[in-house]
Amino acid sequence: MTKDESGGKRPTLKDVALAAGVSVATASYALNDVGSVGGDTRRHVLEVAARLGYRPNLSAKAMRTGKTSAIGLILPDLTNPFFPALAQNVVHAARESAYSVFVTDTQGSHEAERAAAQALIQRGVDGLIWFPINDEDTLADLTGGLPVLVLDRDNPRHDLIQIDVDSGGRMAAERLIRAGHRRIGVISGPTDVRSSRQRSESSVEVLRRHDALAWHLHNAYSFDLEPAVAAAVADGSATALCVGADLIALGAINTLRQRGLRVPEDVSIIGFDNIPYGALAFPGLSTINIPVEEMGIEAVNTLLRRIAKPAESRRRLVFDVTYVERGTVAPPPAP
Amino acid sequence: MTKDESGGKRPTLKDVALAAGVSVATASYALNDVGSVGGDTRRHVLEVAARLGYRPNLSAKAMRTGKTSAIGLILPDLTNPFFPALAQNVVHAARESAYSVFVTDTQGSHEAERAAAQALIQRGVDGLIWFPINDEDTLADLTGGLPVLVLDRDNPRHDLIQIDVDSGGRMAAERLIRAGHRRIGVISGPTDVRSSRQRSESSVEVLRRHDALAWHLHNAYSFDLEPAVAAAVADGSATALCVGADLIALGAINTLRQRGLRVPEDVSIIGFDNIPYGALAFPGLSTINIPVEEMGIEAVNTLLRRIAKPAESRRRLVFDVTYVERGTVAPPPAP
DNA sequence: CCATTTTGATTAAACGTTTCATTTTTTAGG
DNA sequence: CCTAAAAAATGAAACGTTTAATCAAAATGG
Repeated sequence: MTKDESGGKRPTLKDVALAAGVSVATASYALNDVGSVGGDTRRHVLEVAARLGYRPNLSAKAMRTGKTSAIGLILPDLTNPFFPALAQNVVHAARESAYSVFVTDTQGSHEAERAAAQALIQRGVDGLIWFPINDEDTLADLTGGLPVLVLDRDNPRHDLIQIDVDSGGRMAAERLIRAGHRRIGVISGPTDVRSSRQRSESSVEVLRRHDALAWHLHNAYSFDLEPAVAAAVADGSATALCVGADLIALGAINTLRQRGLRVPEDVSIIGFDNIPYGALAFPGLSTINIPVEEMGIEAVNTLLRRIAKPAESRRRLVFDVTYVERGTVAPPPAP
Repeated sequence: MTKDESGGKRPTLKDVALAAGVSVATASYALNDVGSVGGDTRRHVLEVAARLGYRPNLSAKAMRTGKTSAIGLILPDLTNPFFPALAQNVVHAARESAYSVFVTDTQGSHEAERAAAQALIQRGVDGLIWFPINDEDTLADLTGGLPVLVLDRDNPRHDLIQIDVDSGGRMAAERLIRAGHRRIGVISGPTDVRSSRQRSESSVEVLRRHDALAWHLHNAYSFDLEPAVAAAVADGSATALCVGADLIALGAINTLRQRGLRVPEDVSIIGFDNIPYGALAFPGLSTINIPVEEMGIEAVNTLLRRIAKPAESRRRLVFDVTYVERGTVAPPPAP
């Protein structure tokens, strides 16, 4: 009457076949719903398998078929609050299709990134969802023919999921202009990332056109501002900031507050990413929202599709961003 | 001269053996550094393997040995900022030992938790690091004899890594008393989690002893306060809050600000967890720090040790917490 | 009712390792 | 030198699947 009829060990396909009085082959066929097996036997095998609590050994299956139904997710930095939401949705979407996800965090090191990819490939993952730390195309030679979906970066050989950063950068700049600002500073992420450059470039372009660009600086994706950036932020040279990442924007707010400046009364700020912290800050950070949930889901969908049909032509998905107004934008202070 | 000598396919152990002029058995022994193989042959095999770029097929190895050198990490909610740091350290520590990590996020659903565990077990993970959503012991019957390390929860059968929550709860309460508060509210997490109950109970005990307990309420682990909690927080019945989780504490700060109350001038707050947001809030959230990095590392260490020696006696590690003073504690406002 | 096709079930090989049992070679001892 | 023991190398089985190649039985058609 217990679920476990044999002596403690996990039942194997052979056990099922034996118990059902049938060959291993038919058992396999029945369980996988392929080949020609009679309706009665099929039902019987299924029933027996269920009774024994049979679960196929995925290692064995993997060796035979070459498919592990596992994918790898390579992220630059899990502690950057942008990524957990992505990871969460990837994991869930994958589970819907009975895939499991190896997650790695490369700490922004190319070294670690290479190692992670190697390890996952050796593990035999069926595909990779990869958010590279920058555009450097170290991937292609590693991955061989393995299906890879690249997130947010540019890459000539793989499926891509990107966001319409140009439009985001423009929205932010225009909103600040519309609020009346004429001395606007731009902080963007590292220069070796194209999507990061683009975010700021489109902002800069708009600001130039309105002759409203105070300065343009770069900062790592982090709360901590580099000294030069912190100085520029707080020296009054700009009445508004157009920042390429919420993380940096929150850092900027912090710096401003520490120097006794108020947001948004003295300085307005718009971020980018819409990380959860932003909503919680006081006042809430106005920012550009990236539909990270959908991106995660769509990432696994396109990856799985590619795994199924390796020959299909390359896909590139671009997601729209939206401006979300909260509390960090106001007119410039009266001079 | 290229790395790939054969026709595109990944080289197998047989290929290595062939190229080295030796049997597969010796090749295997040489590469795994076991059995008795001559120094010269060993070196030669290694050299050939390197030249061919041989990587063992882990699925095959897994099937033969029953070990996958993969572990599973089961977390309640990746978007709770407490967990990414943990996950990061688990992943890294695992990689040090050539283990990969399947990450799952159970969204606080027992259903999903069960499913995740099942899936991972079927995958043949060598062990599980499990942060259960509450104390309910649904695990044991699922996991069978599989090595499991339980985080922060109580569990009679598995290795445990916990934190000294009592002392944390006490520290927080005492700090507020010392600041002069006599009407202190306590907000703790869900009641079905022992560690959560404990956090608050030890606070409550201290406060009772000083006759300084205003009220004691519960809230989900989330930024959003339930109406009753929000009301209590803002109705002036307490001049200080002792909160069982930073997430909730930040939510409380938010609520207070929206009602026009200042932190810490009107209300002091101490959180618990030391999530990254806390440092960034303004003023910085005073809180109880949990050494989450060490916990992550120690979790994989103890798990791997258990995997190696299943019979060793059960281990229970308790980590100390520390109070970190930032800006949310001040004397109560003059009446 | 026999020849043919269709359906249902089976046998056995294969996937890439590890490892036991065995054989071959070398070394040591007398 | 011969024998015994130790060291090095090998053949083959096994792990749990899938699947191609067969085979047997049942259904079909003339």
